[in-house]
Amino acid sequence: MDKHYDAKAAEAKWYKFWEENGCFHQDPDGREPYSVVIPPPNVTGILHMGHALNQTIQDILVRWRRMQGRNTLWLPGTDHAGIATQNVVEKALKKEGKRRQDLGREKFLERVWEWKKQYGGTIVHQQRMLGNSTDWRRERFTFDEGCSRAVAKVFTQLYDEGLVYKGNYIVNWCPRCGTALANDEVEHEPNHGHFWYVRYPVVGSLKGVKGEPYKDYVMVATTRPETLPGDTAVAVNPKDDRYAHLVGKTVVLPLTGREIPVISDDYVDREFGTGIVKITPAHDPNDFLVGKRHGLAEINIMTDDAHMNELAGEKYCGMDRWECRKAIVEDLDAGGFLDHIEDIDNQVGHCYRCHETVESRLSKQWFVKMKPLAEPAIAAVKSGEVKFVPERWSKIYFNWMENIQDWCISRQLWWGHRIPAYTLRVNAGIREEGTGKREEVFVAETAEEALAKAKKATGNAALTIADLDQDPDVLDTWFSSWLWPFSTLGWPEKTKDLEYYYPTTDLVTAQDIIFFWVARMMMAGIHFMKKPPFRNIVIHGIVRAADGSKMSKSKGNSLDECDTKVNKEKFEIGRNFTTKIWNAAKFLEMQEQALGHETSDERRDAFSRLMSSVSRPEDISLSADDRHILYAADLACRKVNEILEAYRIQDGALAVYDFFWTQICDGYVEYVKDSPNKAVSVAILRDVFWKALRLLHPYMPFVTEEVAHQLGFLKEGETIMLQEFPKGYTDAEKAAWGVTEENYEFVNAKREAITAIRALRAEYKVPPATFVKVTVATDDAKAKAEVESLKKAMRAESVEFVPAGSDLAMPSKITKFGTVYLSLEGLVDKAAEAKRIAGELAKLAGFIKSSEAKLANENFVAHAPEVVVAEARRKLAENKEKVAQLEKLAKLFA
RNA sequence: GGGCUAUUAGCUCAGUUGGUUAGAGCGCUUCCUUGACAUGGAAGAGGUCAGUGGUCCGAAUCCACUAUAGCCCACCA
Repeated sequence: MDKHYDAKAAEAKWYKFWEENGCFHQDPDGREPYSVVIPPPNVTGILHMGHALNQTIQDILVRWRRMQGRNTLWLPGTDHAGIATQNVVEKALKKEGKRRQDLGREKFLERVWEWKKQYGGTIVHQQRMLGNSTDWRRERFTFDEGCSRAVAKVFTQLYDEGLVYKGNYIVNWCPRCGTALANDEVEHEPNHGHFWYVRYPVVGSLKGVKGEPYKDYVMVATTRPETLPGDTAVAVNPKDDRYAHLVGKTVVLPLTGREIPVISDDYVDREFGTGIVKITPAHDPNDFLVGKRHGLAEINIMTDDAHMNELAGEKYCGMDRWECRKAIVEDLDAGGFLDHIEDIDNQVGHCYRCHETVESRLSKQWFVKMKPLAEPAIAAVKSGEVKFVPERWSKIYFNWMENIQDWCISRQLWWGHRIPAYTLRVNAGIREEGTGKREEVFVAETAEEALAKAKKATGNAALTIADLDQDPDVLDTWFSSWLWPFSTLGWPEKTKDLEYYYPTTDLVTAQDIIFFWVARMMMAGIHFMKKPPFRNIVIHGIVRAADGSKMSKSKGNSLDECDTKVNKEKFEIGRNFTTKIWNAAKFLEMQEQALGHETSDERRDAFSRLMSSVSRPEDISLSADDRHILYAADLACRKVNEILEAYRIQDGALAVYDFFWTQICDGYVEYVKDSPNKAVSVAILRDVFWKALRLLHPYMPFVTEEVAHQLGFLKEGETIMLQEFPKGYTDAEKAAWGVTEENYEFVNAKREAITAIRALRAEYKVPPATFVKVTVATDDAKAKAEVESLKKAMRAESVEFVPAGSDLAMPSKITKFGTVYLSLEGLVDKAAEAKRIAGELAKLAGFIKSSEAKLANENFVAHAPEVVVAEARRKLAENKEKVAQLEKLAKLFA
């Protein structure tokens, strides 16, 4: 073996080997499939801790299932990420002094594809560095041809089913990105704002003297005075007696002179503000609904980039919204309309991408009706067909699904799936701009099909594609992501992959995209495939910044700095463990060389040669320690499988770690050094080592592969990836070898005795070089047989045995093995020791008292399980014995 | 406002249906280098399991309330 492990070289070498030899790729066959689709990261992205956590969990599950013999598919890919990608390219253009409009749609898209070709591979490359065993031959992109076909079909089908519609709606509008945002793309943040109290004069009232300009007015409070020119009413609560007399009257909208009605609506909260609200239907979602109920006009006073338009009035037209706010406040004040200003803390929505303040704005958008899709998706989780792990996340899922809102799916971007909806050109004579004549929309998967529909609808056979205008908008990125589990397997074609791997088995993701992604995939899967897209939804934590807050790009805390602190520690644990594995492997190799096992066949087969013919424990000379490690290996295999079945990834890691470090290295390797039967022990060490390597492989793929080859467990061309995941020994084997729990416990007890003597040596400050006289009180013949190993491990000059229950005046510790005594040899500071013993006695007295009370309680004896009662009795007796010995010692030191 | 979750050693966290004197890693203290491994080994200190009450023979674990923190949803003009 090499002296040191070269991680860099091994990682590069083995990843290349795995990928080139198709180790990640399998084709449908007769076995049980195990399939997982990766949550596609943004193609613009770089790998962060969240990805690493998410993908590591998946890799562990996938490698484990693959070794178990399942036909495994882990499907990778990236997301085209509409806004994010477009932003990146637009920024690059800006450096050249250009805007996307300068290039035009087609040229701009070419630029984006070029960018994707050049830089989009970054994250894919990083995923390889992680060691992901994803099937790169099936890599997909949410904007590739197949996904686009799936998107067009889905949109068309939903439209035909009446589940997609176009509507006037108030949307969250990001003025910087120039697009509508879905509700969940808006982040609400606390804001220190103002409440401007504004007087709206009642029509007919007289203008008064200075300081009290109008005799009669209503006072409204607003946080957004710039929307005032868009007001079309003021509203009060119908139950509000204070203002009942005003309902039906008309007030003057300040600065405009326009007259607007006073209406009453339940939406108004009597307690909040003045109890009177200005209604601006085109610029507030609630006002929009109120306006609909009362048939109010919707006056949109802003442009796409949040400047005021001509409807805002000549003076304000062209102003930026904040500028306009200032101007309007000044004008209100000057006109005597501003009563006073109050500070207020409220919440303001920001774009999740660029962090610009979101504006509510009236526009025409495409929507998906979600309720009909949500119902079966709720049922699938309720019935247990799909399970959340941990289960509690289902509550959050239900909560959202049951209150679901229609999904705004159109985005005013260029980079994305173009909406497959077409209208006839003005010059085709069908639509007349500005006439209000109903637009006829033709939705179809392709332009040709749309044309056919148009011909049929108009009866005009002479129409050509050139007469069609495609909707300029694109679809929300999630509109392709929600099809991911089946679009990536070939849908809408009926492929073998789709038939075999769908529904996928596990979906592993963080809690923050349960709504964005998981819930929508459930809906799409059930609707289009008639089956939910996965059986288990495994939710893991999100990686948080040091202060516990969620990491996000806009907060600027997503990069390494925050992570390094936590991670450095974890990284060190991993690195130290790797070294430990490497050194243990070197030890094994040395032992084998000492035995003269030179060829790898000799080494590999030593264990089976030794053990295979054994049918009774008497046929083979295994020591208690040999049998102990075989039992521990068996236990570890069973435990790890069981733990992973329950998705307890971290616990699995601890179990393997403990098996390797504590059981193999600290325990068995120490024994093997002085084993009386080296040939046997080294063969056993090799076998448990091989089991440990395979148990470790899902967690540490590279080092286990490298060690497996350097130690000759595998021949050239083989890989640990495709070896069987260890299940433990068979019952027949354990019976034949005498591998029992009883023996396991015996060796544990022996080690406990050794630890006890070491502790006594430390307590009495016996120098390491000094050999001591040790006495063990036990009647166990097996214990006596272990005297040689005890002598060495305890650094004992001699080990003597006395009958159990013997009462010697020496420092002692009680163990399951028997009471161990350390001979003093006059090494002790009597006064200090007497003090220590007194403290010890006080502690024990407390325990004995409470134990006695417990055992005196009839209910405890009657109701507690027998083992618990027996254990309590044993502990009490043990501690009483300890007290007796300490008292004896106390006299000795007195 | 509605919902969810957390609070255990200096730090990061386990603790699987309630049952030995509550664990791990890091950090800390003491000691040990001709040893496969100092990226190591041995021993040790450190916790009234956020608080209060309740159920039970028995509570870190179940229930109620309180405090603190975090997340999600909805939002007040």
